[in-house]
Amino acid sequence: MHNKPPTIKDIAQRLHLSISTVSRALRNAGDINPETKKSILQLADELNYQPNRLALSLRQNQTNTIGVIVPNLDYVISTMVKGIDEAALEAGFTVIVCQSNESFGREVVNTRRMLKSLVDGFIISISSETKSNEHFKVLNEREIPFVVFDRVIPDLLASSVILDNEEGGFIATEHLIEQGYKKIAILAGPQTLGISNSRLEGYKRALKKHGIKFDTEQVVYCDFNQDFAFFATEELLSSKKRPDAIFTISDRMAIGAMLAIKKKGLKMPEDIGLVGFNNEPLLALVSPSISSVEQPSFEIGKLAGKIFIEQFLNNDFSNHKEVILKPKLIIRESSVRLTRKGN
Amino acid sequence: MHNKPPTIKDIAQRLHLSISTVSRALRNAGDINPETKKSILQLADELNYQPNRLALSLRQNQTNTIGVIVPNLDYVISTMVKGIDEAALEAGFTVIVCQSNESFGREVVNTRRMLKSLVDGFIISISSETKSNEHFKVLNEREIPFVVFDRVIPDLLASSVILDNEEGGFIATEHLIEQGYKKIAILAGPQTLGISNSRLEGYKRALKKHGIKFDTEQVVYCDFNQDFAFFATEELLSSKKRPDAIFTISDRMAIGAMLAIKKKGLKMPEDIGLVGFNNEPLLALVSPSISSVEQPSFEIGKLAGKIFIEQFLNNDFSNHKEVILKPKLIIRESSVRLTRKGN
DNA sequence: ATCGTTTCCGGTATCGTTACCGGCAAAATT
DNA sequence: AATTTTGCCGGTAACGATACCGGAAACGAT
Repeated sequence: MHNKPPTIKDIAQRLHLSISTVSRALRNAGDINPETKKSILQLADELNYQPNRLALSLRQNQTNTIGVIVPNLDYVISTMVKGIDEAALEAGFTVIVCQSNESFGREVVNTRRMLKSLVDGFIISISSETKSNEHFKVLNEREIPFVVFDRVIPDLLASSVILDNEEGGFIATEHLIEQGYKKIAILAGPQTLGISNSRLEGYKRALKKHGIKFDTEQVVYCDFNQDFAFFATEELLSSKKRPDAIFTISDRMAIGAMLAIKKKGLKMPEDIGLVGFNNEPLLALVSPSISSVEQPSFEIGKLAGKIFIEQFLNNDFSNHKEVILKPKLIIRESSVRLTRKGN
Repeated sequence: MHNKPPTIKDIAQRLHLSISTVSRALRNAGDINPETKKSILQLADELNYQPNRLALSLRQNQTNTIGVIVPNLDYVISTMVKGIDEAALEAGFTVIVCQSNESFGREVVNTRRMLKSLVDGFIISISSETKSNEHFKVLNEREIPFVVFDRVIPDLLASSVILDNEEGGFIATEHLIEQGYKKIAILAGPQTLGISNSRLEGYKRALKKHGIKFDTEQVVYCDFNQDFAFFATEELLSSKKRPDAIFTISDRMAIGAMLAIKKKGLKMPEDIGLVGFNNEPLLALVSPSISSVEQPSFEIGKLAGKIFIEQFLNNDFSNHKEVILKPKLIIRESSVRLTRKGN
């Protein structure tokens, strides 16, 4: 029993051939006698030869590994990562995932760390803290390919795959309007984050389309966080202009809102309507079940992976694609008013 | 602007020194003039020199990377992975995570794939399909270190970090007994899986301690799956020996059971008690909130990581540790009977 | 003056692989 | 018959780093 995995050297020695010849045979490169080749392939198979990826990477300056940097691994993002995984697997790439924990510092550190000859490039969803794109400029300078997805940042020289967040905000809000809700509040997430603002824009557009005046008092900016949403909702519900529906731009926030609504003794959907965003499975289990905007997470991830690989293999760093996918509204109990009285 | 990251060669050339000298200086290896060393370190800093991990790995036959293979990335396991991550980060290791999707085939494929000189060893939680340990025997033969955690398999030459599942089954069941429930059923998970059987053993021990006769009709083996649990519960509830409490060995199953109970029009905890396993955050949000057995997931992961790294660095393949951590019962509404009538 | 001992440094092999070049026959062309 | 083309193969230098060996110079001790 030999302990070490076999190398082309071992094969070469046993067949009294040169290393070069063996290498050519295994790579299907030309200039080789069919019989020689056959014997080499046979022995390689017999020894269960596997090329050493490290040596390959060192030699070719290519690791066949993608660094994925995400702010966290919640339901949506981990589904997206599964999509990336699948695209990578199909193309023979390996994926390394790093969480920035929504921290700009860790995002920078992780990027640097992986850059130390570990990955060929990156697929990134930025943290909520990230405002500057300096650490990504370095990637452009060194011509390291990367694709951004889900959360993006303006003025970046890279391809991107995102959801049509504006549309998501729009369909959620319009649905509430169509159900007869009049005063619709929005828990709008951190103001620094692009996806927050887009969803807010969609909300505004829906109001405008249906002739409802936009009221800044119905907008609450708060962290993507159940507790924050809870307190924000409590405040909303005890204000003078108490809303009769709430659209939260994440499901976590919807849960927080639900708890505040229940604590206040209000009924959904009769007294107040609620729509979340992301369609986490949890929403179907609580009572009443909560409506939500679903995004094609897996597809977003898979597309990001495919685009990365395609551009990497073609050495194409200048042609940046921008893919925008459509969301879909999943309607549940929390937003469907039974037509009992009025309207 | 140079495009390529600097190497020791670059430093050597610019200082008119040999590669060896530069290498020694950077590694703090002896035999070097303090002034020479200083100038080397200074230039290295200036150029932002980072050693090439690939070259290092190839030379030293060590990648400083741990392959983590898990059946899925549910709440518990992803928390464990975070623990592994932390231990790895502290020791300067990188982690690559692969999901086997509960499939034996993918488990084997992933192991092989990563083995191609990508990782120094493995930290593994086996899939529910896995019965044979042949693919792990290969690791032993080639002296590749690995640690198993969470779900283990007998007769494996490796350290392990697991929960005291028997104890978990015991405290959940005893709690139900103490709350006055008499006929306690158990949804016991796949019969092939060790953790299922341990939790079942704990259930039996609790019954025995309190003088309740074990009844095989109150045991249902089913997949870790919400739908299976739903149907299994429906069947239990319409049987002659209808139980007045159910212990499910996972939270997903508890959710399935809850839905079946609600559909049947039964009340928790009055008509029927329910205790799950894992304490996913979800359980606090449903109504009634569901009691569950909590495991120290993060610690389990971190310990597994630490043990791996320790044994790897000490080249210690024969001393296998077995760590067993204790669970903790989290009591919520679903299992606390208000003392209204009787008992 | 001779012989060790340090101190400091360079040369070379090595890890496993591929890229490039060149060589030697046999076959094909003139 | 001489020359060019081919088919097939080997040698060598990289990729970036470390380990080992050995050498030159300076110094001290006998």
